[in-house]
Amino acid sequence: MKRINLKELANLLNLSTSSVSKALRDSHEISEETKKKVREFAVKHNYSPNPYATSLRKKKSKTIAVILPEVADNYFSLAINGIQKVAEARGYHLLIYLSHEKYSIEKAVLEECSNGRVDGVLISISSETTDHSHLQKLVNENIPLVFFDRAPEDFNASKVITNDYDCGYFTAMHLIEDGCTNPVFLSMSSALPICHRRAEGFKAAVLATGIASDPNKLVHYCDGTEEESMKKIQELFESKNRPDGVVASVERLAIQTYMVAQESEINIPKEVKVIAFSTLETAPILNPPLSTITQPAYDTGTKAAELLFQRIEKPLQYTQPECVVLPSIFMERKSCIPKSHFS
Amino acid sequence: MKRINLKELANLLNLSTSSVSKALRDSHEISEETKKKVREFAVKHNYSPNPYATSLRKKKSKTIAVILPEVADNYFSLAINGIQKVAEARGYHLLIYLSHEKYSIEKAVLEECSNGRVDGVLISISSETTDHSHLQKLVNENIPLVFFDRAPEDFNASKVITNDYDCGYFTAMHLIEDGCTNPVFLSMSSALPICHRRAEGFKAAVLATGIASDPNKLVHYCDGTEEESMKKIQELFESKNRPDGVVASVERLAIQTYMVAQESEINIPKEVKVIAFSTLETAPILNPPLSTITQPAYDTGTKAAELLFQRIEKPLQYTQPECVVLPSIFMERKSCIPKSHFS
DNA sequence: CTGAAAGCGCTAACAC
DNA sequence: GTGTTAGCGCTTTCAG
Repeated sequence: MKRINLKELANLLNLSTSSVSKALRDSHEISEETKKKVREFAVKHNYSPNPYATSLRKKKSKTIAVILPEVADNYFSLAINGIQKVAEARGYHLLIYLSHEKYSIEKAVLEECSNGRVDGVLISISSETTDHSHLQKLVNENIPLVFFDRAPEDFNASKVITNDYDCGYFTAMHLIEDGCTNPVFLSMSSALPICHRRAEGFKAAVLATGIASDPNKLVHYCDGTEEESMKKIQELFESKNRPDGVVASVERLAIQTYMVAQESEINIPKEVKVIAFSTLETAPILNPPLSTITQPAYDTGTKAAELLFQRIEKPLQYTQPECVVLPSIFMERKSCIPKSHFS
Repeated sequence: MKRINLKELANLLNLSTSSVSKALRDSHEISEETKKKVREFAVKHNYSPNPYATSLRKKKSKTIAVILPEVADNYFSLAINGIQKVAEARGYHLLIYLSHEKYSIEKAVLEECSNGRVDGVLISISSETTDHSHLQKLVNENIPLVFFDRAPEDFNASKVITNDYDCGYFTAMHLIEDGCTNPVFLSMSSALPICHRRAEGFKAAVLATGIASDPNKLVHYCDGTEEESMKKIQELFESKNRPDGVVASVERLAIQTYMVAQESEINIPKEVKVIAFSTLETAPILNPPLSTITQPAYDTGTKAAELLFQRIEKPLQYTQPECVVLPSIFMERKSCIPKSHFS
């Protein structure tokens, strides 16, 4: 069964292509009668316009790109859900790209986004990204760009983020109040702004209480492969001054911390208390239930998408970048209860 | 900064558009010298062809659609990863659509896929999908279609699935061997082929051992909203002949089973043993560690994508649909150990 | 080896 | 209220 196009449809109807085109888009120039006839005929012949011809003509693709470091993290799944909801409601299509935390891939993907393929870009930058020229290039091409969650510190574009510093501060305070004297922060990258801000908040809190023996050993970097990261945590847990509190900056590190603790038979929370930045759905049923700083992933996605569409659809109303901060919430569970509460 | 197009580029080079076009695509018709000149010039001016103009001309979009019920399930995240890897390697773009388990949405999305927007479709059908006319329509339009994981039983198209029946059979046998006398199967939909096959295998095993008091009460349907599903499981756990073994057919039901057990203070595995069809990364660190039938999600994604690209790129070699079965593997953990092993 | 011209399918000025 | 025409940016015969 071959697809019918506008010209063929017009011929069959004994009308011009432009009349049919207008009729299908409910133009006021066309009489109700012919509109009706055209619509019925189009449905009968299963006609729908070629989107790329339309895009070419209108210079609008009704498509946006979503660039993520990965999709395995629950956070990004939830964010995609939010983005997708907004996009679907507005009749936009979603092109998904994964940078796999690589700057080089991220850069290549952005090149692809600047040739008219998409009307806008939503991005959460890779952990390797420190240079921003590839992002600047997109902005120079006048393609709307909105960051969500992972945004560069010093880049002039709209973004939707969470209160990382405050939450980092909070986690340290909480661990200390629960009796920790040697808490550490597990970061996945010194370059990644979210980790950096969370770590800064954490450090500030620890230093404020004056319990730190060595301020340079508060933050540990678990970059590299999964295996390297696991090993790093393992070494930390086997070291002579093993931490009695751990803050995992991302979901993956939380899981790895639990894995290592289980293997090494280190009891959480008796020997090590844990708090994780995470949206893990299984947090309440882990062993023990994991205390989390739960980020508003879904809302971050919807908000970022809304900001983007606002810019795309009402470009004249856009004056300057907007920075929206959506707070995370602390969910206290057994992984960080104080000693006095042990049963 | 405005984007440059082919015509402008050609003018600047004092060449015709066709020569420049050919040069950029390394045609043998063009001399090495001019090719070099053109390429350098193109890079310098940051030229890249408008993909929609190319698509329109070539009637190829270098884009495929991936239609999923949801993205929150780990299985689909992993599958997307696999699909994305193959697509990226071949220079294809990925359009993602979520049906949210709704037949109506799935149908609408498929309409969108048959107007030239995509060169092929990968789909995992919704739990509501029983009618296949929308799928047939796509096939009639000659658009390559490959199912992964969730495929209709009786539809003539390529698919990549797992050994659901056998695994269902296995779970029942395993629970019974571990001492269960009243195992049940939690299905998310009677219509969904994967659940159906898993349930059929399960039932066959239970009936084979002759322990079933009421064969009609082996499978419980937890469809509807999250809350309804939770309530169903709760009622099951509070009923007078509470099951002593549960098989969760999908990730969500596994999590809910754990949630309910935790709330109701029902001990897993002492009071109820659990096995879940799931790719949950956190299975080993749940309380207790969850025994899983782990599906080859990533490989299913890559294989399905490969089948699709084979059809797209070598349509003449395609003779008939292929059905690939990738086996799942059983990961035994504490949620289903026999009584004799309790410590 | 290079260029002219047609046309992919559609929309939007502009005529009638 | 309907039709004619030009053209979005590119590729591809076909001529030279």
